[in-house]
Amino acid sequence: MAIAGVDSVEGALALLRERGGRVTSSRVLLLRALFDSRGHRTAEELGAEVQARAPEVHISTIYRNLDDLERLGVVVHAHLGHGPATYHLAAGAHGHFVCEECGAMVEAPDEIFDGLSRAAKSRFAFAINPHHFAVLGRCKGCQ
Amino acid sequence: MAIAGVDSVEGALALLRERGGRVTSSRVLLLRALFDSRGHRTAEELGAEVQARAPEVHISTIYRNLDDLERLGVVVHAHLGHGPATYHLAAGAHGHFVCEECGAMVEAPDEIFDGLSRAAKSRFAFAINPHHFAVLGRCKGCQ
DNA sequence: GAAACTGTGCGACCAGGTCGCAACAGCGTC
DNA sequence: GACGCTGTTGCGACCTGGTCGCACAGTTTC
Repeated sequence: MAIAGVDSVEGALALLRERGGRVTSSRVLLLRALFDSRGHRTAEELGAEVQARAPEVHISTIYRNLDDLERLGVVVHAHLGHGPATYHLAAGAHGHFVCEECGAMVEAPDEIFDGLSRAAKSRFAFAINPHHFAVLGRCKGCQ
Repeated sequence: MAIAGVDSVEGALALLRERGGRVTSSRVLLLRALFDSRGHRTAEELGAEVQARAPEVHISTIYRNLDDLERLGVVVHAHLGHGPATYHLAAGAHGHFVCEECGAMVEAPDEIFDGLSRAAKSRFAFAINPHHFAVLGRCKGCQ
């Protein structure tokens, strides 16, 4: 978890420049896509959004930029199931409950993990980060 | 979660036969590998163990048999990180804490998730199954 | 505007896993 | 013990999600 809390395209670009990175059009478009709708999207989906405006941007560039942004602490990725990873802004990091039946996803506020966090700490000296992998289960409708 | 608690190669074979399946040598060898050392192993590792005794068994057969055994409730698979899935006996299902730094894994008894389970239930009517994806974090040594 | 260096498009490649198909092998029956 | 039904297997092709090396292009600095 690096510097969290970058909350605008401009902020992310400033951070990028500060670290010796360059502001390129593919990065600007990717950041706009990320800040535009603050949901969970796969690299493929973000790539499609970028390519709608700049078709020459290659999917491998998307992956590389997402990695860079993750290293800067601007975005994080999470695994919500067996498919591709999803990316979202690090500023609003949270846990995920995903229904194994229907795939429905619930965003879980951090404090719901407080008890588990304390138990893991005291019993195994383990500091959990509950954001990365979703917790599977059954949603209301599928039980 | 199907019929859990099959606790021997013979029990698994009986269940298999009962469901119209056949007892083949690749299945016997796979089950022996699974019951032999009750750890977490990838399909690749289990395949290697089976192939040590029967080199003609193809890795796709291992995948298919693992799927079948999972459907019967004999084994479950879990994702402990970004690599391949790991399989273990359903009878001893449990959660996992995995260190993002060094990869160390701690098996977590189910009751450590009780608080989270209750909170997810009351706030989102969501019934968690904490076995499938590991909870990431930092182990004692890596904090 | 040229030098210096970072980022990009592209295609090849990789890991992990799935699938279609023809041949094979369990298992019940005779 | 042979027969036949049908589930299972070996094999290779294929798929998805992602990474990498390379030559060229773009950004930033001076």
